[in-house]
Amino acid sequence: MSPGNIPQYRQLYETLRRHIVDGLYREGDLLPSENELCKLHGLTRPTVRKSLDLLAHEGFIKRHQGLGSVVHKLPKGIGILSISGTTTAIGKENLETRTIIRPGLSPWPDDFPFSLSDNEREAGCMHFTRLRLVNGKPVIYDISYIPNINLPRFSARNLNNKSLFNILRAAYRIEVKGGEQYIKAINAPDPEICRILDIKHDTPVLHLQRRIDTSRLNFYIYSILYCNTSDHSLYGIF
Amino acid sequence: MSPGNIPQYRQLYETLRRHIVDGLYREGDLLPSENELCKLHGLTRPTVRKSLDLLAHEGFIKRHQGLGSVVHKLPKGIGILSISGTTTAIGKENLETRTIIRPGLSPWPDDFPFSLSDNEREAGCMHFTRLRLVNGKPVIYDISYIPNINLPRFSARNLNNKSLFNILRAAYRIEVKGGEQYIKAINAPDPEICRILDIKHDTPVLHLQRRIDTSRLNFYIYSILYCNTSDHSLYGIF
DNA sequence: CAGTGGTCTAGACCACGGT
DNA sequence: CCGTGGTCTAGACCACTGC
Repeated sequence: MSPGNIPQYRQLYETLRRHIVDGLYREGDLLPSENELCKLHGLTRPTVRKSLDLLAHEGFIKRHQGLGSVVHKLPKGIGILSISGTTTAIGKENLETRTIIRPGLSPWPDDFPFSLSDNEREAGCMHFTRLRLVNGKPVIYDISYIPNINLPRFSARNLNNKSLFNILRAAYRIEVKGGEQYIKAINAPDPEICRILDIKHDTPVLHLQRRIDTSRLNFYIYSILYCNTSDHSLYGIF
Repeated sequence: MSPGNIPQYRQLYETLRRHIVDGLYREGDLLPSENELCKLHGLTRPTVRKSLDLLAHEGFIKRHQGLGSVVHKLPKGIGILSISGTTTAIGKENLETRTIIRPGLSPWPDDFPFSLSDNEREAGCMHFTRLRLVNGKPVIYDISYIPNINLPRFSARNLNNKSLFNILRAAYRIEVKGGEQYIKAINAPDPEICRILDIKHDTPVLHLQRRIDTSRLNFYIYSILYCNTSDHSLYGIF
């Protein structure tokens, strides 16, 4: 009975999500009722509800008892505060990713903002940086650190315009599950980063430190981001 | 059979949550298994799982198939990016709230960052501001706007050291359900805010624009925040 | 009132981790 | 191998919205 290992609630979620972002449902529209979705897709209500839970959790719909599931306005900022990488909002067309420093082995930085396990320390880390551009303008500089554990040939892979998360899933069957982040406002720290982001020395930027959970036990991805938010706010739901 | 209108999954969630923040379970500990929790509390597994979904969603636990529910390290920043007000992290002892501008009616600002419905425009808005201090130092300046719809005697209420959300629930039976936010880094905008946050003119601060959903249909709370993050990062999960 | 989402039960089978 | 969480079924009753 297994339809290819992807759970049914996930499939329904993807379908509805695509319909929303493609504009088939518009802001304020009602989704079909839960019972209708059950009949349409041959599922039971708990399964359908799980799909809707996901959509509501990510801000695509809002549910009202007695009324239905209302489609939410799509956000206008960069959806980096949620999961699924940066790509959620804005529309992929405008988003570009360039690798600045290609993946390579390096020691962990001395001032690393997260505490590391002994395993992680011993393994050393893969280090690489990427620049995200919106409409050709640099917006986010992303410095990534990945423990060098069981990732054969990782450094040979091309990260341009591909989601790091997709590579991890396809090549190593590692699913990203969420994470935690610390956010600050700072003045652009060093001349190198100012040059990369094309900003002046005293420009305020967002500074994010993230630890990203994966489906592999005790395997985390670390990321430090500098964001020029003068033209694009970051967007999140809570 | 109704135990006072609070759902059972919510009660179990609150219980487990309290046990975690009180230190009864510590970082890395395993929670009782789902089946054990069923027996302990006389619930079925879907109900227990809903409690654990909530805990996982808010970052208190992380679940691993085949292993169990692992208690997560408690965050060190200010948990303002999630729900439940600002109070989640840091420990209540250090957090203080002062009302700067008491609630009063005022017109909506001209440059309001969210689009307002006709209903909201006509109703006018309650406006007030609060300052959040950590260890006696100002950290967050919160400017709130609430549509003046069916909120009798709101301006008479004292907001000091009480959660706005608690007042809404207790006095008006309005539950806060989530929301969306736009985040930027800016230089402290005007002398008034610099004075209130006790910072210099060119200090970078976090700027948050939030629209908060409630259980009342088409009733939103709006909030603009300025955060001095030089000593305390904001913390969030995703 | 009918229809909606919110809560809950009592089972089932599967994939995965640790032993 | 056993116990864990992940998925799913087929029902039930309730609270709320709109008419």
